[in-house]
Amino acid sequence: MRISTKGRYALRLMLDLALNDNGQYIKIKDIAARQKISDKYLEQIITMLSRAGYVKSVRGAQGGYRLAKRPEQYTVGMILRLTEGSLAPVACLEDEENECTRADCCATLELYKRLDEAIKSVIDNMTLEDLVELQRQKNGNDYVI
Amino acid sequence: MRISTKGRYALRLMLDLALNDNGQYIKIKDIAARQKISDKYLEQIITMLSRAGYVKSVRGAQGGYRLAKRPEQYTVGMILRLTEGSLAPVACLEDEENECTRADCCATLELYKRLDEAIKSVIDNMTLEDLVELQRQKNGNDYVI
DNA sequence: TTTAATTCATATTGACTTAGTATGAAAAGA
DNA sequence: TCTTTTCATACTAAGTCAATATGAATTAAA
Repeated sequence: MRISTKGRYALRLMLDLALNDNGQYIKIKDIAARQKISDKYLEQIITMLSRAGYVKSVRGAQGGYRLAKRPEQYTVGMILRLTEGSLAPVACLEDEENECTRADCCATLELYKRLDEAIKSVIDNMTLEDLVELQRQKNGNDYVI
Repeated sequence: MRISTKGRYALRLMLDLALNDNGQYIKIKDIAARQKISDKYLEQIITMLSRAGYVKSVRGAQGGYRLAKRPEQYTVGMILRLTEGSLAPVACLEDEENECTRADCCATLELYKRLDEAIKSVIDNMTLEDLVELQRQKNGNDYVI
């Protein structure tokens, strides 16, 4: 039941882009330095976000990334699902093709449904803007101490 | 964010013991046959439950297992934590020794705390007895179709 | 027009986890 | 004594995680 580094780094990355947004494009190297995360690993992660249209990119010198939308337009769920894949606690809740033949008589499925709803209600009701506000309350714009 | 087979099988195992409790000790082989799970794998899992005192065992011919307590005395959380380990979505919420140095300034920690609470509120408020009742509503005492 | 900086693309790796199998000892009833 | 069962431990193949590594494509600046 862990969220992997991919999802956690993606959230920090998006949060970093939001906090440091000044109209310029931001280099992955700078984010990696601020967040103390391998820049090559962050590249892979931001590629996912870029392909999904969550960030805009410009190549070459003075290139970089910036958010494609305003922070309140991203839910945490969007970012986590993109990078982590489904967050459902069991595969049979993920989609129809994983549906279990025992679904009709499976008592534990009810438990997993409740878990799934509980998780969704958290991640789909929190936005990147909420994280930005929490961060500002804690430390101003500096993400790292 | 998946619950592994260990935790899921443990729940089905305990549910099977609860549904088939007739005062006798139940063989792991019978449970494995009903649940269509490898009996050797189930042995490993029930060993955990046994060591924790969740089930009582008797060795030798006519031996087997039975619940140590009444179904309403086990929460789903107890069973899952024992077999899966911590269900916290990030390690830094697990215990003090995993606490992160960035905790004071980490906005995402707030998200993970909310997720953790949401998960706990489901698994710590559902008992084995609740699963038994759900199962009876669905299919009578037969766990497998 | 060259050079440096940057994103984009893909392959590789070592450590770890998952989901079991395999082997056999210990205990207890028939 | 023989069979059945739990108990204990070792092993394994496949997959996942968390990166590294290598280099091509693109763009701004010198």
